[in-house]
Amino acid sequence: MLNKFFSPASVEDEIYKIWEQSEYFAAHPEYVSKTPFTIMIPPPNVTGTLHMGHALTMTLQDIVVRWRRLQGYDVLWQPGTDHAGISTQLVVDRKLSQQGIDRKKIGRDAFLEHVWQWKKESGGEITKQLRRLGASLDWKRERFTLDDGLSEAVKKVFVTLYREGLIYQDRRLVNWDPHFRSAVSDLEVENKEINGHLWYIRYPIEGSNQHFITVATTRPETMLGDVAVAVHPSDERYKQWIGRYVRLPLTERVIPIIADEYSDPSKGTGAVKITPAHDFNDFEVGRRHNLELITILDAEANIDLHEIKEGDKTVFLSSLQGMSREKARNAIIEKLEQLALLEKVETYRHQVPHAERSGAIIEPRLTTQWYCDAATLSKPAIKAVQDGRIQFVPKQWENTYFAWMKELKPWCISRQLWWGHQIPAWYGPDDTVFVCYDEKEAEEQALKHYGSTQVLRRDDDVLDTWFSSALWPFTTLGWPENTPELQRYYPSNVLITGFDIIFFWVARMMMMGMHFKKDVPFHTVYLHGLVRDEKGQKMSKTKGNGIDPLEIINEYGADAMRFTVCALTGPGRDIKLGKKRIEEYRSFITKIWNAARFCEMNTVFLKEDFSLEGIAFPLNRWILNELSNVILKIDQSLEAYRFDEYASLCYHFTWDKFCDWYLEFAKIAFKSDDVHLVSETRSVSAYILKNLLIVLHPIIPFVTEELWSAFSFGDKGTLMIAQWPDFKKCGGLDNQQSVQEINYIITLISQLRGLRSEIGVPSAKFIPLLIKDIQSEFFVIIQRWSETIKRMVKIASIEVVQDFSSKNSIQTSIHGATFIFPLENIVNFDKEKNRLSKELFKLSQELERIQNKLSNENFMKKAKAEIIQETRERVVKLQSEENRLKLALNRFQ
RNA sequence: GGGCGAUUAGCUCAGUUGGUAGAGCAUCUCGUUUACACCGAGAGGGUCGGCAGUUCGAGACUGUCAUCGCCCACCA
Repeated sequence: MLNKFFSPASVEDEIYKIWEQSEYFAAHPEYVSKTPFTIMIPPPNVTGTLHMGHALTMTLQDIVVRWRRLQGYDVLWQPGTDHAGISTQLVVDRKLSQQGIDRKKIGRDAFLEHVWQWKKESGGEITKQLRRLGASLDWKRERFTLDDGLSEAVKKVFVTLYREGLIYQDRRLVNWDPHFRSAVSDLEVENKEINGHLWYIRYPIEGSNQHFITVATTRPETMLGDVAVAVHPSDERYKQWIGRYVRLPLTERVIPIIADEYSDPSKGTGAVKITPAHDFNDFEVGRRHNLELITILDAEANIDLHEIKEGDKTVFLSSLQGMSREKARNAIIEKLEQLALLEKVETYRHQVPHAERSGAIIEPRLTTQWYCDAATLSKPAIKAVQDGRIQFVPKQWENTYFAWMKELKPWCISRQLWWGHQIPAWYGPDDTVFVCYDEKEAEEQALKHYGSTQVLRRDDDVLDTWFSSALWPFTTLGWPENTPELQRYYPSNVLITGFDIIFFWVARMMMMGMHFKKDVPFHTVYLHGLVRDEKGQKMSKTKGNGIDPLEIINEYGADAMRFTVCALTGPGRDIKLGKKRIEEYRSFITKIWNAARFCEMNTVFLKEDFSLEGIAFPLNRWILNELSNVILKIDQSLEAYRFDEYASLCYHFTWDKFCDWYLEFAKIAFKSDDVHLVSETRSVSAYILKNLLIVLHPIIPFVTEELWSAFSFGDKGTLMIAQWPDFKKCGGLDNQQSVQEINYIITLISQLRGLRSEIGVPSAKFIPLLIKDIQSEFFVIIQRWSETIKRMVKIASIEVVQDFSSKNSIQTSIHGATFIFPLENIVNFDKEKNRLSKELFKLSQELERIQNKLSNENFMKKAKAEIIQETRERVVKLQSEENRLKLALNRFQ
């Protein structure tokens, strides 16, 4: 006997264990007759813990995966985690410093040992949590981006691209994170608008005592690295000074006034200081004018004067050595004020680049880094989308993708970190670089190059985490080996992920896939939105408005959470999630549970020889038809990645059709003396329940599995190996007559219920009347279960109002059966009169509108014939309705 | 500055070739002697953001404006 309530906490873990141990999630490349279906998981950070974003993306993937598996595909959904360079290094670094261990002191190798140790102890957290969610991943194939195989592949890709000229070193400005002392890519920079100041500083003109050029800047400390002042060539204010020099305040340096179109006369003072080593635009100006590059900040963004010539230094300048950016700024402003070189200060709101991970203000920094020629790699990836070989869902993301891809700048792939794939490059004594698979090969090349054995130094840097992620779709399948898995499961069918990593990950997988596999990594990219709180705000730790999925799973069960996020996942839309929504959908889980309990109580079971042939009773034929319908629609929705539709179809079929109508009728049927009716209804109930559990399984796997085993539907096997129903074979669809009959009854009873409610009289009063007046013709439609109809009408309790011509009663005819209700028993006169007048008014308006339409020549000429026909029929219907209302109203006058 | 999206019932949102405005929740009314109060039946509530256009007919198509959100780029 099933318990009164489903308690997820007590069964979910157990069920998952059975699934996993029985290897139902495993892919089988050896099953050659099965069609493969592949989804690549976005590997979560190994440091990560499950958040709502994971819960969403993994639920959607699991739905697709389970659905396809039930359909008989050989499904590969391979789990894995990402080494997440910066995040992991940060986590372990923090942990070590708590123990008083300094990363720099213990050195690279010892530190990496600590990280691996940490990974061994804590790295499995996220994968445990994915199990809680019910994700049906093929755990035996779990991968990690730093696995040996994957690391070899990364090396191969790096060396190959280097030799093709698509990876190279360059010395230029990069976005520098002073906190991690590492370069970061453009994508890892986040511009934040902050309140700052605009300082107007006077630069005295060389050889003149009274003239200045005033420059405006938000970053006065960078003036130490100024090498010019630029004005627009046609700016009348400054034309006379072009070619002259200014004395850079606080230093002894003299710098030229140059003409460059970069200067915008409308901004600031129209004269702009040029600091090529600390500003991207200035760098370009500097390059055009062959200007010196003077770096004045060190890796931690403290003042570092060693690039300033001794002769240029002042006492004040020397005092700044080692100061932080912020302190130096204040000191400089103070000094300028003393020297009366500060003309004015304005408050100024402007965008300041911040490092996404550390939050530190980005400092453009001149360094040598490794770059990947993303622009070249992007071309085949762009074409793949243009040709439709890769499709974005929703389609609008293609625009975003194109816009970004067509303006790709070189991708900075080196990071000054320790945790990650170390770059396979070695340097000779004169810094000649040898990019090779291993040290041995590098030594051989060096020997060739130098003619003698040299001591080589390996590049310290590691690769951007996203570099290895970009290779995920083929490296996890064994590339560069041509494994059976690679042949069978590449390209994958669909990628499901959040739009926030479309550039970081999706686009780069496409570039690398096209380059190394000469084929798309996936055919479809489904991008879902962000999970927000119920007010629509981004969930964040600092705001404390986050919802912890594990808490939700513990409290409501994984199924309730899965169903909720699925139901709320509209196309191209963020999700607003609150506990209330989850409670709403939890009641759906309870509803199914109770429906199953009802079936159990009525000893519903599927006979071994059960066949859909010869199902006789309209009720059963009707529900079979509805089942076929809903399965067809579910398939269509899932094919189109309309997760909200899928959830909604499940919800309404289960609740409205199966519970509210079918099972209510079945109650009557079960009590019938007609043994055929009883036994057929038992079988069909079981059949519907069984198939319902299958179609619900992808979205709510735990509760369906629990019920499946309670009913022994799988003959002791689990739901995991069930067969997804084919809508064509579920009965129904050709049973149009039965369907019409039942739909008629449903409509009728709905009306009856409506009237009963309207006039506010308890149903008990009417039952005797109804039973007395029911006549045989009503049963003609449903005579096969005429014995039960009385009870069925008992549910309905009351009759539809159709004839108001008698003064003292309401008469209703249904196929000749007349029902008479004494008026004073059932009608509140005032209320009824109001209702009728209101209804009549609405109806007349509607009628007038439609009649006008029919008298419109253009409409009659141009509208489709069927539309005109429909309109005519509607007029007739409305007219008769109007008459009825008029008559009814009459009696209240 | 460039791009994308949104605007439909009190709230959250569906509405796929243009043809009678929908769901869930909330509110109110009525209803429980055998699945389920995490229940059942109903009711009220919308000039589909504004304006203009195309059309016999627009929530849907076009233009424009407004408000909100996101992304990209830049700013001395």
